[in-house]
Amino acid sequence: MQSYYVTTPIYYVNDEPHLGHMYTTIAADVLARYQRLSGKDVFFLTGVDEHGQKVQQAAEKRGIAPIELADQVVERYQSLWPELEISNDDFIRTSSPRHKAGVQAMWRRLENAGTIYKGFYEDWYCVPCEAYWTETQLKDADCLASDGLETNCLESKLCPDCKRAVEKIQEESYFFRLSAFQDRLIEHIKANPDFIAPASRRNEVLSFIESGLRDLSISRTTFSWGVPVPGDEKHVIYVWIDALTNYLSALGFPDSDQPAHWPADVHLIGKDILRFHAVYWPAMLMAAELPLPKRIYAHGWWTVEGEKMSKSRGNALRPAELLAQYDADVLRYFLLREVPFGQDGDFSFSALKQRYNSELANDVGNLLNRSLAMLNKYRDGLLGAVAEENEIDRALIADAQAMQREVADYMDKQSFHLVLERINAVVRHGNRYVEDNAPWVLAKQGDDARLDTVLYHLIEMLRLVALQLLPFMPEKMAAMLEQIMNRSVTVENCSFATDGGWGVLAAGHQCRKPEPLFPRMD
RNA sequence: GGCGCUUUAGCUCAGUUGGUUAGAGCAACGGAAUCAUAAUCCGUGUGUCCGGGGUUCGAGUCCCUGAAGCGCCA
Repeated sequence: MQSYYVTTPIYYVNDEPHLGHMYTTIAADVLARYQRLSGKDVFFLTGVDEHGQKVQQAAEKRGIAPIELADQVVERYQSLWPELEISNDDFIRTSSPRHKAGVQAMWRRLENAGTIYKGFYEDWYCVPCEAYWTETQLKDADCLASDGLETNCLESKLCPDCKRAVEKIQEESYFFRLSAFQDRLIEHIKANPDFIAPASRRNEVLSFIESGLRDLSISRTTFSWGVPVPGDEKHVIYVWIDALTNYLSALGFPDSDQPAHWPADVHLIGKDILRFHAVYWPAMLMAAELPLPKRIYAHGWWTVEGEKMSKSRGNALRPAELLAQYDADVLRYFLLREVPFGQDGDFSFSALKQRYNSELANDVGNLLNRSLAMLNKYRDGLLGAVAEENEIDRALIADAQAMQREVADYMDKQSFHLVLERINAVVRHGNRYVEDNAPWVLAKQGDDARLDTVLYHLIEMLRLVALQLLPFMPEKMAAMLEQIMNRSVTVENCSFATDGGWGVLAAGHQCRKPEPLFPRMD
């Protein structure tokens, strides 16, 4: 069976789950569910990043151990995912023994490959961002001083990114010879156009690498909450070496030298962590002589009602509040439909309502409802035999089948909004088909043969639509399929191979009475 | 400051290697129909394709230049 491995980033436990985390995880879930339906051996991984100075300090502030803090936040993620119907196959915690073993094994591999050396590190460090800044970087960045005067970040000693205080650090450190991989990285990215998506991010990464890579400081001695360097335990392994290795440690690395499912088919990430995934991670893997992931996809950010989400504004959407108001399925649909994956987007309640009413309630929901209503009204819910297919019928079938193929292509490219747009086009075709055939006229005329044919095509088309939408809206589409199939439908008992063909429903099949799937929102 | 991207209908955007009357969805307006969650279907756009210059028989599509917005890097 063909493997399919999809990951989300591991989310940092210093942060509560918010819309951004939901978004990435839902996208990964849709891919995982789609590939399972396609018959692939799917492994879908998410998890949490627990280490680092920021977590250690936050825990100290509250007078608890870092692991206690982590436990609390991990719980928030682990309880949220089922509510959003996230079907991850594993959940990796960086504090777990299996992960630490993986990280230390990775370290040794890098060491054995001669890509690690000990040196001396002096730089400015921003604790909240876990970012290191050079003097030049600080000097060139504008920071507003507390008296309101313009100044640079070196003078004000502020982080150019978050504008919070940076501290000067000077420490013994191990370094990774990132610079040695510059040419190979460029070569790989150029030889594999799909490696980094979207294309704009690929260009950014290329120009970043081409501008010259510095060796990377990969150990710290200033805090202890992390994975110790093997053989030199006063050093803690840099959080990104630690975090990135989760994609392998969850697969059992290093116990299995060639972990099943590796390489990943796609790492979904936010655009903020592109460099770590598209530069550091591939370089590490090259050094460790492991295959590179096939694809890294950096998606965009959400604003809320046109405003940037931030803690200070207090406008971050709380998952619990959203779920109290909307079905998980509706949120999943909206997030992936509203904005092309890779671009920034705006979450607004009016846009959500509009999409819902027009695409889910009026188009799909009502088409299902009117089709089943007619089937029940005219034929007691029984599907009849297809008499003779005409041009109009064949066009509908062809469209549904083309839709299946095109959805597969779009899925391979993570073009979720195009997938949904394409499915919606078939739904519109279905509504047009109803008008063109006017089943109520056929019923009045007593043209049973034609009426049966029309209703059959409608129901069969709806079944294929529901199947394609199943990864996006698992509960709603299971309910839709149950109305059509008249039996309980779960993701486990469906597949494109057995259910994806036209004509699976037999004459004489009994459908249920319609129940509104997507009631209109006021 | 360097590199790159974007600028097309009221809104969000498609527009392949330059080629006949520039498209979609939503919104708006008019009509049809009544199976349906008053949902659906049909019809309706004289758009300076950001401005200016150029290449070409021909440019939204290529080149130069200007403006605005954005991203990455320094």
